[in-house]
Amino acid sequence: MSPAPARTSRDAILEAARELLEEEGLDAVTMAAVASRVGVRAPSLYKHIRDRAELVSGVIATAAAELTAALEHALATASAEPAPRVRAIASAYRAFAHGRPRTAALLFADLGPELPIPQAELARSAAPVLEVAAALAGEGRALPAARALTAFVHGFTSMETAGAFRLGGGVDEAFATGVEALIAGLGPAVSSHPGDPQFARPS
Amino acid sequence: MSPAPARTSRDAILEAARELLEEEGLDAVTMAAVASRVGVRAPSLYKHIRDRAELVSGVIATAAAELTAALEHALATASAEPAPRVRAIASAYRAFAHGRPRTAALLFADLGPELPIPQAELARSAAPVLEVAAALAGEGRALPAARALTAFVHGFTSMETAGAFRLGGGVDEAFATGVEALIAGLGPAVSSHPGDPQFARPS
DNA sequence: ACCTGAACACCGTTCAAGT
DNA sequence: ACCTGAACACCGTTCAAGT
Repeated sequence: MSPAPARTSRDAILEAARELLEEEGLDAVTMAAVASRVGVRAPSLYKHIRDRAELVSGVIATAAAELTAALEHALATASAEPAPRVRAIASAYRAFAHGRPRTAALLFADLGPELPIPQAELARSAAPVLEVAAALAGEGRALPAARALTAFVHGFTSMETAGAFRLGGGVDEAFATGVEALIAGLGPAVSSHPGDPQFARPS
Repeated sequence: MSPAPARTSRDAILEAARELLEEEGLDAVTMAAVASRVGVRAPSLYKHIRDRAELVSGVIATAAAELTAALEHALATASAEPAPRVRAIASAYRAFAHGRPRTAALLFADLGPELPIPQAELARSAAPVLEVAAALAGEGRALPAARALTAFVHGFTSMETAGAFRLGGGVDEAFATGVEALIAGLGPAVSSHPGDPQFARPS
């Protein structure tokens, strides 16, 4: 009996936006298209979200939270040695990216001055990566090792989504090659080569 | 005395679009803003380019050609051993990305169904990477090694542009860590670990 | 308290009319 | 042969009016 009960919700709106993003790309995520999916008109969306930038940003933040859960789950079911844990987290990220390719590609994208990436959520996703990186490379080198791992996995899956691997050959093999090379090269057993520009630099 | 000599050109239009992209982001690359930069009205642009998608695509293709030249130049002035050549090409890509961060981020981006990445130009950029990858990992493993290197360097610079590295610490150090790990891990001297899912698979 | 149609500024694109 | 204003469909956003 209140004047007008909500006919939709912020969560429903974010979910509709995510579906449109995956099905047709970011340009298809218009206010009218999202509104239509949730059964209202475009102006009604502004009772639940500030503007389109906040809508897209919310989709990315939600995805980052889901990614964090997926990475943590992968680690919870992995063995205790560093190398299998790195493989587990890399595979979990790639599986996540395959399930939501366009959303995943936006996780670290520069979408213009009006759309900063959601720092807080991504920082939480970084935690499990830092954990395996510390186990692999040692606490003192955890941060650069985590950054290298994240850069490779994000770069690889982005390129995969963009359709960049067209020279034939096995894409799975290329992913494994990169992951194994990083495991071998970041691990403390394989030391730096002569003339290596790396220095001990605690975070 | 011809009816109407061209007051602008496709090259000038692409250059104006590139400047706008770098200065204000992709959303600022409107037909009116580009036209204003080259001194005409928006409808005139359609005498030189098909539509906005082809305009953005042309900016990316031009950048890919410049990237190819930068990578080839870096290799031409690098020493003959594989490791310094990998460092040279990785540094050259990163320097290119620093000079044109937003353009570089689009090189492997999924910009929607209407905007495919320019395959031909990017294939030429891949050639020098394949060359150093073959020198490092051997001809038989050149393709996956090149993909791993490209994924890392592209992923790292994209994250850098997006402002993803906010946990402190040295970003240069993280880049060097990844490059050196890949050199060590992809090189034939450091063999695969036990249980490694890599197989000999010629391209 | 939320939803809506109408309105506004803006955007990509087309086209007839100019030169 | 290229450039232009006018026009169209579309988009994000605001707001007064409904319930």
